[in-house]
Amino acid sequence: MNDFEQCPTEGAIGLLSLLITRGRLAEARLDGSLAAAGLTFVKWRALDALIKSETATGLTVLADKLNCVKSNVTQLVDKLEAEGIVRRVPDPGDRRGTLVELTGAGRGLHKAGRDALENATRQLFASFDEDAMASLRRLLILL
Amino acid sequence: MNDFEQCPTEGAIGLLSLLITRGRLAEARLDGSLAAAGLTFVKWRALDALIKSETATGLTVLADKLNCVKSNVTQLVDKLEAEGIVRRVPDPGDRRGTLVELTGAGRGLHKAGRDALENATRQLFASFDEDAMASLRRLLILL
DNA sequence: CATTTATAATTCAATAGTGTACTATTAACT
DNA sequence: AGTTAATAGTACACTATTGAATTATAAATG
Repeated sequence: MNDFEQCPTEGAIGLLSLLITRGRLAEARLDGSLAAAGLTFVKWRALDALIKSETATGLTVLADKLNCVKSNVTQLVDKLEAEGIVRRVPDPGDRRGTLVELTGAGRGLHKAGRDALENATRQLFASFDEDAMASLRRLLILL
Repeated sequence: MNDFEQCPTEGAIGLLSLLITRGRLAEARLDGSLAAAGLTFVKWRALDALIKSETATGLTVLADKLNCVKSNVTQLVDKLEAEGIVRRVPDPGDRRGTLVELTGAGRGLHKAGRDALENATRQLFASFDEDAMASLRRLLILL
């Protein structure tokens, strides 16, 4: 009995159901792979966004990149800051603004997290070839 | 600037990121379409599982069908029962057990919900043809 | 310049979901 | 039968996320 049979399988609603449950499953797996490092996938995505951004990043921009609301980022950054992973610095050009930057520890954790994620990802996509992954990406973007 | 560009786009991790965010997005849309009926997609899936099951359903079985933990179902059924959508009845064959069954109101709500969902689903899959939907289903099942 | 409008971030209350511990009951095994 | 192990459901504390209200600052406009 695989998970597929536990979902409504008929029609488009069943397909969305499958998408949603598979997304949750994937997130749970990734969270599991990051737990040893004290991270979650959401936290890691925040670090990843920070490391990839050319310029220092304000909280609103970060919320956009993480597809969540500002108040969520406020609390996420609270935690990351308490853990010494990021640092808040005032935006020199806008006294309302706060910029977030990685600490050295944060940079190390991002790297460790990426390694863990690459492992977990290989397992999740064990039965995918390059074509299947490209197809999945193309289809998801259509949504 | 579409959502795709807000996700890490590289490699397998990016693809999982895309899957997770698209799943969340889809759920939010479906929840929105059901809000007028006082439902969420999770609630509707519970009703759907109940309506489709041949025999009366215990909470543990329901938890399996909804891919969540038992305590979650306890609380979900608490709410549904308070709203008059389902009813708890003792399992005649096992004094530990509780079975859940739909009320008449619940049956009506399931139908109303399905109509709302079919609408929302059509919009979400606006740019999908039959082939694309079949491909997506086939790929998600591999995960 | 004064006033209105928009924006950055935070606080707080509410909701959904998880995991652990617990109670009651059933099944399994001497 | 008596003890042990497994199972059904619940209670409760904790986390993640959201949305509304609030404060401070910036931008736009009469």
